[in-house]
Amino acid sequence: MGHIDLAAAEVDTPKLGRKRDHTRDPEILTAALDVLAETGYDRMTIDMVATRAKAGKATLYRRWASKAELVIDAVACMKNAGIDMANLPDTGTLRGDLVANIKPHSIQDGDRKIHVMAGLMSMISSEPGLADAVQSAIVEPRAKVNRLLLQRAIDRGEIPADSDVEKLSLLVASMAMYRTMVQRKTANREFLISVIDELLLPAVGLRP
Amino acid sequence: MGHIDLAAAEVDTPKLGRKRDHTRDPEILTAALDVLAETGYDRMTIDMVATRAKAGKATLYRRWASKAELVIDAVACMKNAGIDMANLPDTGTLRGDLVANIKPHSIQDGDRKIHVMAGLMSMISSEPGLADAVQSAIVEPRAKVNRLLLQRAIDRGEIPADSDVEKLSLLVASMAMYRTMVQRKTANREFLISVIDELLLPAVGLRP
DNA sequence: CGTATCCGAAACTCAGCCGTTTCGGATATA
DNA sequence: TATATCCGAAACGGCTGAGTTTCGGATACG
Repeated sequence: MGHIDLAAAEVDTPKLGRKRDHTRDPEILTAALDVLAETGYDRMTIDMVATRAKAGKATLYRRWASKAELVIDAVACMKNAGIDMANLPDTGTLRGDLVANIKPHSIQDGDRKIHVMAGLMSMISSEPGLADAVQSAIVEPRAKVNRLLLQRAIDRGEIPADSDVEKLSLLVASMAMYRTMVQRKTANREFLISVIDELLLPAVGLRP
Repeated sequence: MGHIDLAAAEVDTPKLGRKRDHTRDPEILTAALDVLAETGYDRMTIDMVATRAKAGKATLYRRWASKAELVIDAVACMKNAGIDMANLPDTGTLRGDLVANIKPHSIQDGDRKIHVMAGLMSMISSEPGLADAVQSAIVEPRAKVNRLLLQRAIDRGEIPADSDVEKLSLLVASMAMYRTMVQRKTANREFLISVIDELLLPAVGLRP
């Protein structure tokens, strides 16, 4: 038994020769997300991802045990991609903060995340780890920003203290998702601002 | 050419023997929607539908040319299932109308439609006829009700005439879809009412 | 510079599902 | 009742895609 374990350990950590090149893992994961967003989980093939990443299919299977694990890993690596929690806008008003947070990069990142989610929709209930990955990498980061901006507005007395922060923080995301998935239109800057001005701000008692 | 067309016509309308039994078509379409909502389009198989409908797979292919056509037909037949446009509530207030419209049957129907849409998400962009079927059978009927109730409120001077009826009519549907698909919670009566009271009514200047 | 390991390409196995066909039994029509 | 057609069950063919293996060439480590 000891012999077998030792041999396996040696296979896992080879001492000689070329080491595995992990520098291109991000490219592979990005390619996986692209294909996922474009074609959906079930119609996405490993060959598509390999081809787009200019890699061999065997290379992918040397790194990930299955298609599902590759996708879960790809989703997880979106976690801190499009949002820099460090320097959020602080304009002094809720509207100012929300609008300042709508940058081209932010719009593009949100659109990508929605399309990835759409591609995972059918799969998300059958694959257990996937729901968690989506929640912590796609949903939560976005909600966290809005919660923070709303809480600031409460702290400075701009909006009522009993505002339903949780529901309000999901309002823009919900409308953007519906517009993208159902209406098949882009959730562009002017749409997002209109949601803020016509729905979110009135809901907390601020008439723009 | 005429001979061929005539022969084909005769095949389509046989004169003798047993006639095709179409009484069980609704059961088959309902079974298709059930499987669709539970497993999604790509993982749904014709055998699943046939088994659930207690029919043979061949029977399904005698009626629909392909899996895609079966699904499109099933979606299309949801059109006037859960909504009776004839006798909508008319309580005299916007809130009264909206709340009165939330009946157990209506909640269940909405939940089912959201799950069907989730099952079609990945497919909806590649299959051309599907987007139209979803739009006219699932999305539009719901939106139409809300548009009507909002328009009534405008006509009686309860809410501003320049209210964005279009955006407001999609608010509840958007929040319900997000809650069901992303948060994986049920859009039950109390959730729907809280969306109305905390978001929709304040947005039109009505504080409940 | 030698060599162990990695890489990409391609061929391969295997399972699952679409769509077709066959067949014995049931059933509505004449 | 006689028969043409339908029905459900089951087997079949063909294709697609997951996952594996092989192989020549490239490459980093000693």
